[in-house]
Amino acid sequence: MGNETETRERLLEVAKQEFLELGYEKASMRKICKKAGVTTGALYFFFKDKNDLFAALVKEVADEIKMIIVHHTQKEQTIYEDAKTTPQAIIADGIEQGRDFVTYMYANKDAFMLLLTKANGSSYENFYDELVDLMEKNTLQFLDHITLEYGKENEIKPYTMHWLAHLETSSFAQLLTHGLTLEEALIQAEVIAKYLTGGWLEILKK
Amino acid sequence: MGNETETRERLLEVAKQEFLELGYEKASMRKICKKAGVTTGALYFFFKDKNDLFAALVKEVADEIKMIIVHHTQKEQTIYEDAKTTPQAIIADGIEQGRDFVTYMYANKDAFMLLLTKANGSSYENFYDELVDLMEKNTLQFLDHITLEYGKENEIKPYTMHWLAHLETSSFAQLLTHGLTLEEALIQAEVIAKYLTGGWLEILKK
Amino acid sequence: MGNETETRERLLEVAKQEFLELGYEKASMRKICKKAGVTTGALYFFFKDKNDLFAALVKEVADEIKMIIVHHTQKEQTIYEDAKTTPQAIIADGIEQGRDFVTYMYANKDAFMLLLTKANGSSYENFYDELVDLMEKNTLQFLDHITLEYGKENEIKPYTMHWLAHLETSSFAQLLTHGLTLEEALIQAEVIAKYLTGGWLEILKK
Amino acid sequence: MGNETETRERLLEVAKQEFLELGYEKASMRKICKKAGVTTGALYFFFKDKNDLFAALVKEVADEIKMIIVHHTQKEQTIYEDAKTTPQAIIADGIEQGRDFVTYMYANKDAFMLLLTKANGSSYENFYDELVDLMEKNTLQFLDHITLEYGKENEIKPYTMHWLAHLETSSFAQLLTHGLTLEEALIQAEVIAKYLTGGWLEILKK
DNA sequence: GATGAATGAGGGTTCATTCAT
DNA sequence: AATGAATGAACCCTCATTCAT
Repeated sequence: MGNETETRERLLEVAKQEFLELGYEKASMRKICKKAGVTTGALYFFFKDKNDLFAALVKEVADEIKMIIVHHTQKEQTIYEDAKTTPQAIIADGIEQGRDFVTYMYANKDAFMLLLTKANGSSYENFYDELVDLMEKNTLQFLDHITLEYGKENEIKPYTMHWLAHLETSSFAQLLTHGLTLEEALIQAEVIAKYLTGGWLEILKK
Repeated sequence: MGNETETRERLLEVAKQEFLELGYEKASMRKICKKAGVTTGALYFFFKDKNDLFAALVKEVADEIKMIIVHHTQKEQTIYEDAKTTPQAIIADGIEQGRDFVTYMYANKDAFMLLLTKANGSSYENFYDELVDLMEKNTLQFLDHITLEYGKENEIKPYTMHWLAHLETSSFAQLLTHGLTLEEALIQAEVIAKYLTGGWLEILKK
Repeated sequence: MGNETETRERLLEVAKQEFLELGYEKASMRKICKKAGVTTGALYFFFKDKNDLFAALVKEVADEIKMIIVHHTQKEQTIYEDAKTTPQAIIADGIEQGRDFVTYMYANKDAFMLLLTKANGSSYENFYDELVDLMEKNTLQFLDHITLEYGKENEIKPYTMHWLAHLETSSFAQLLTHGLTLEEALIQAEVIAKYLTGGWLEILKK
Repeated sequence: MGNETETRERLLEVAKQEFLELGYEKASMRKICKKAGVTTGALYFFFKDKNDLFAALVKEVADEIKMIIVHHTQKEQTIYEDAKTTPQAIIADGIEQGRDFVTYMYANKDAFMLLLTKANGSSYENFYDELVDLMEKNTLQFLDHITLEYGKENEIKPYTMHWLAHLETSSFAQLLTHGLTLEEALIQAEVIAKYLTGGWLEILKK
């Protein structure tokens, strides 16, 4: 009947709708089966449990975005190490990172919606926090660099760093969860960059 | 047996622990009864349903913090209207509001934890969003004032306002949810105020 | 506060509404108490249990209507025994009985509604059947008389008698349960009498 | 284990006994499971809820009897329209209908018992009334015919028609609920026909 | 690849009633 | 005459998952 892996795809599609609509916990495996026109046995042939089903919708994207952030952190590291780097270059790079992040997010809209707002109860319920942690390393690097340049009169506490990472992460995440289009989001990303830069300058002032 | 209304208190205490540990949805009425050494009937004598039990832990605080914000917004309105008001006065007031908010939050730590992170599924699941909305009105008022003074070359979009309200609200909320002590939080609140002010200045620049 | 027996009256009134609306089984003692502004303890001071509460609304009427029927049966007995009784007299008496029944029913509308349609689960759930049984005795007497006069060529089976008692009883009961006014009901009672008489004549025919 | 769909049958059988004994509302799903030697989950695999279980015992019969009545009404319509139809033919047809009804009822005894006396609380609680309504249409048709033939000196009120439909329906229904055998019931059906015809003649008299 | 019957613990909630005060 | 806290069994139903076929 040409079913082959078609069943799997159908299950994934239906599951995505259910998870998006109800969230991980309230979504029902039985209802997913029913809507996909498939028996529970079939579902459990393809996916070992509820979490595995959710992961199948989300894993690839979750892994890749983390890699993207890590890569960016590494790349920034080299920029900082370059003696000839100007402040403008750093800012420009930050803006570019924002654009990349937003673009990737929007290219994988559904997966990000699941990860950011519908994963409660699943093994991805801490995805957002993990993102923040990665962002934090990014920011810490920046701070170290700044401190070298400007001296350490202004002590920035660890918590502050964590909070700023939150600020940045959630600012980007909200673009998607609040329903902006990609075009709107890219424009807004610039505003975010501007605002956060202004904030930094203020707290770094002596 | 010295029970009197002691049972109700015991139920509330146990329920608070359960909700804090598991969240509204995963908390079990039966488990709460068992831990409180009480039959289900007793619980349902005091509280009409699960949501009512949750509300009993949270309603007062939820109502009051909203009033506090509203009152502050009104007070700020009068400050803006005063011709002799200086920018310093406005900033000082913002800082004071932050202190008030944080202090009240910490004085009602458990209730705020429930409201901010454990209310999903209950009638308070939108509490955080409501807070943001109130904050937004606050910020909008500020923007109107600024626009009058500095002209309107820089158009701030509605979404930006909403985002900033989020930024501020979550910044305060996280102080609690991340486990800072009151002393740490109050210090951090100043950092937040500084940072957010810097951000504002940046995006208001021509 | 002048409460005295006022509480009892209030409970009875509220209970009547509840039973009428929901029926005996679905009515809730707690809700009755709440609506009456009284605690359960108070209710159980006046009425020993749910059935007792229902009975208090209904007993008097239930007893009296039975007596009325019995009395009528006895009175009819004497009519039959009277050698000078004409068939017209018998029919006239039957019509009068109908009128009495209907009038009494309407004078105690609520109680009859409870007894006829809302008593399921209570000790009065067989009230209607008891009424039928009493009616049946009435009808049997009539049959005996008829048989003496006209001979016994037409055998009327016991079940037929029971059925006819049902017919008559339900015909009257429905006047009330279908919402006719007293005036309409009295008119309709004549139609019933006519119809039932016609039926009798038909099955008594040789 | 030879279970196959045997479980479903066993559940239906047990449920039928429970419903017959206790009625829809007082019957307990748990008890039905226990008696059938099955877990609640199994029951809910076959039937979506209590009402669905009841319906499975009753739906087919409920639908068919209504169709039978409707069909008969249509057939009677053609009889009336036939110029050569004699009053005897009409009466004969009425009697035949009675026989058909009773025969079908007894062929589905349990289902009818459930529908007529045990359905309270289920979606079939108005089944009897629906039957009466169908019967009423039947009777109205008859009245229209009669009126054409005999003139309209005797006004029969709408309520009277409704009442007569009740009379007829309950007369048939009681044959079953009062425990008559099929043979007894068929004989009694003739008595009913006779009686009701006599009643009609009486109220149609000028 | 897929079926579908079955598990069994658990969910929140309602109930009539009791009894010490 | 009345309070109101407390009982505890029972209610219908949902869940993710398993496994013989």
